[in-house]
Amino acid sequence: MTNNEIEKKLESKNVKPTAMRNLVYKTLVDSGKALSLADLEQQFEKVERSTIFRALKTFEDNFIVHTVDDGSGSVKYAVCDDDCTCNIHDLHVHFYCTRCGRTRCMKELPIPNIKLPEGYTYDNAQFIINGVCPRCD
Amino acid sequence: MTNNEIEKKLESKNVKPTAMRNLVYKTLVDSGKALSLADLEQQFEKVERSTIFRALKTFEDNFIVHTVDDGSGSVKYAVCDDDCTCNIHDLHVHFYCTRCGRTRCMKELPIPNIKLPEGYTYDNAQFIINGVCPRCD
DNA sequence: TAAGTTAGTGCAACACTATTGCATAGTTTA
DNA sequence: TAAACTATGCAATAGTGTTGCACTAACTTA
Ligand SMILES: [Mn+2]
Ligand SMILES: [Mn+2]
Ligand SMILES: [Zn+2]
Ligand SMILES: [Zn+2]
Repeated sequence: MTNNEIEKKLESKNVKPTAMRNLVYKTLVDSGKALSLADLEQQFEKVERSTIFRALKTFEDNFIVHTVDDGSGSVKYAVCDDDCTCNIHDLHVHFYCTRCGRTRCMKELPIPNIKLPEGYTYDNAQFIINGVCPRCD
Repeated sequence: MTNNEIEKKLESKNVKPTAMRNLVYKTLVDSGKALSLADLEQQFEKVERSTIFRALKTFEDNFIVHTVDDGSGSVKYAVCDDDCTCNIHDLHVHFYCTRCGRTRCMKELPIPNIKLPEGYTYDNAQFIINGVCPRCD
């Protein structure tokens, strides 16, 4: 993804593209998987944790990334689809490989609709499957 | 649940019932919901965090409790059914109320079976639904 | 353009969760 | 009883997430 494309993308979501934000976004896209704050921090040594953190929060608030809590102990971030508004219709299964620790969006697997008992309302959901990925099998 | 019943229960799972363990187990059962380490710690002031922690780990290892990572920031623990071996067949949906913070086992809602793409194996899963519970509605 | 205002970044500190080493107390076994 | 094991308490530690504050870059507007 070119820097230009990234800037367009962020602008289209009303986020001002800064050097840091572009870098964080590009890293997420290029990795093709969900990354934690610590993962990102490592990838570029010289950048402040809090800056990355705030970039991610901004992205999250503007439907640029969504979070995945895969039970590994740290929240991970993955890029949203273009048209994502992070509501029920955009929810999908996430796969956490217990061998390599990779977490992947299974966008082809929407979260199945569950009929809750009377009185419960449904805002959001996380469906994490733990297992071994093809790479590690 | 009487102390005697608790002791029988723990023994049936090959865990020696000690005063602390009985207390932790009883508290979990009586609460009727999933509790975090911090929740438990508060409920009985004078007990060491690490002792509770180790009791919970022992319970988990012996299929007496299972964990729920509801995204609240702390792992919660809930009592297993008698015949639970914490495998795929025992998995159920958990409901996290974003108002009161209560996490409940929805044992009546088994985790739906998902057909993963070729090459993925399935060991375990967590399906958390966030919303508002009847109490808070 | 210069001054004023806003937004982003870096640094440091902090809260909280989870976890462990080690000493001690308690229990079981030979 | 003495030896061996198990559980507990205490203290320390690592890791994650989060925030206050000062500084700088960017933008606005007179
Ligand atoms: Mn995803
Ligand atoms: Mn449960
Ligand atoms: Zn893998
Ligand atoms: Zn509630």
